[in-house]
Amino acid sequence: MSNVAGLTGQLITNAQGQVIGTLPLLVNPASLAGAAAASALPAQGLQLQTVCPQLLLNSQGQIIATIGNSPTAAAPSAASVLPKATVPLTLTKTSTPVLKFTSLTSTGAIVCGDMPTVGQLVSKPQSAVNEEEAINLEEIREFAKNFKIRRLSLGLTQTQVGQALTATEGPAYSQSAICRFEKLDITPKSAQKLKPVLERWLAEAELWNQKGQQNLMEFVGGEPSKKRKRRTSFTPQAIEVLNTYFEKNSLPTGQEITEIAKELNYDREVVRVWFCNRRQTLKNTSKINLFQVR
DNA sequence: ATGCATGAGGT
DNA sequence: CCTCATGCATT
Repeated sequence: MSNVAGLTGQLITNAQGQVIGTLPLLVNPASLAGAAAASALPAQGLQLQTVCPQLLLNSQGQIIATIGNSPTAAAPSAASVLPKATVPLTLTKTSTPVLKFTSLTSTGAIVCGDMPTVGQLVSKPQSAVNEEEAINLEEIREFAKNFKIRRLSLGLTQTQVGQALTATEGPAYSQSAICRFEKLDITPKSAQKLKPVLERWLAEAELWNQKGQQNLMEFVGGEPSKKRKRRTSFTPQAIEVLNTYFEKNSLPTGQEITEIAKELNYDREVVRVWFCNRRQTLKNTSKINLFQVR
């Protein structure tokens, strides 16, 4: 397992430890933002934009176009890319301390009333977790970690990966999905489904990066798409009330939802969805992630 | 990074 | 109506 590849490139992180950029493996003189990245970086608020040799990005980090092997191929040095000298990098497999979480939620003490409580939502419905699952989870956790590192080493943002994934064949995923996968803010099931996709894509991306560059990352402006309802923004007061209700009962009846909506003066449907999302969020952030230090 | 929305599949 | 997987839009 852990077939990590040594990777170079330095990660730039902010105070929260979040990666906000990377230093290119090789400075690309041709890139516009490249110059900025080369300079010192004392400030913590600076927002660098690492540019992938093959891609032209706009200020939002979105792919505007790809520098293909077109005739007027500029930037002769762009092809340099990483001198496969990746060897020197420590690939300490720092195998994680194997966190066992066997009966993490063996709370069999829940007295079943009729309304599921928050505690019940979080706990396992039945049988304990078996070894197999635990192993799988660890594997995914490792991959997620690696994926992020390798993605950054390629100088790609979550958005770019999402666009590429959408542009190329195979399952398409958005920036949100990439983000959630990296954070494992999803169910184990989703993670297992995503892993192969990302694994495959990443391998290809690294290959393209290594060799010249194929403009397989084609993507023509997305279509208009339907009009989506504007996102409701609850007031802090409303959120407070909703949370209070949720703590009491996370699964209110239609009648109750109607009343709550009336009280807060919000669309009934909006309130219903709020509860749905609240329940879902609670679940997603309590499985794989539960034993993760965040 | 995350909040709300959507839609598919189930009861 | 619910859960789930996802994504658009916003913070």
